[in-house]
Amino acid sequence: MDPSKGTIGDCKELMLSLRDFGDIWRGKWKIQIILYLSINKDKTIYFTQIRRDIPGISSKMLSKELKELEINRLVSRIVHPTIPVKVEYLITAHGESFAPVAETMILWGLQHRKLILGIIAALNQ
Amino acid sequence: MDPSKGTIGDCKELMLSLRDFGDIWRGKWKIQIILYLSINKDKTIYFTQIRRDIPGISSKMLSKELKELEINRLVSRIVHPTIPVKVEYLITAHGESFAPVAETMILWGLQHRKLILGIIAALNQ
DNA sequence: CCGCATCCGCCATGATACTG
DNA sequence: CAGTATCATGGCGGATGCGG
Repeated sequence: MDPSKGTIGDCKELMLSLRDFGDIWRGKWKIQIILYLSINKDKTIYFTQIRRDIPGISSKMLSKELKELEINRLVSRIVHPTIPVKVEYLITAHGESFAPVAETMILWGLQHRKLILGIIAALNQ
Repeated sequence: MDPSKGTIGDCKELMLSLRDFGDIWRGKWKIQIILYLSINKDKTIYFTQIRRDIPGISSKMLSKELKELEINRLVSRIVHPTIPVKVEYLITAHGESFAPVAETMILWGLQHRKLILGIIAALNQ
């Protein structure tokens, strides 16, 4: 975190990493999905179950997001050849490594909410 | 992190926090801007300087993002009545509280990059 | 220098319906 | 059940130009 080089605004490396991070996790759904699978990693979770438990997500989005998460080795898929077919989704070890990051986000979000609500309360009084 | 309630997929609270978090930080730029101001908090930073140091951002976007960050009390503005006017941007204490979150993101991003590059290398050999 | 206005393309997301 | 196909749309974000 030290801009040791001469000019202002070096630390491009950090900015680039952040950009990479953003590219992977952009969009409304992926982080919620990973958190969900992370929390329920001891259960057997099928496609429709996820869709039911993440309010507002459509089949299309869920399918797309899961595909991208799989490409990034964050979840894995197991097809059960029953009739009709069922597809199980699991979080990978690598996917689980994201849980602490999500936790940091959540804690910050709560703290932020408290601060903003405090400001609003002060304004209204 | 424990789904103690009966059904699968409780922990709605966590998901909601995550959604709030996403709403605040949506888009390509805000996190980069906060990190930039956080790193350079000991320097005097004007609008144009930020635009120069965050590659690719336009005036419009920078202006819009800064406004939203200001509303959320993450940055503050000081207008210097010179001719022409200069506007200084500072990170707030609350804004600084985001630095650890950004750091977590960066570290995870680096680890992820390594893992993916490893997989690609294995495939090509 | 700072930032707003305008125009515009494109992509993410949503709604709905449909297959194996 | 697990998606895919199609269409619609709103907002993100880029380009350019203007005004204080």
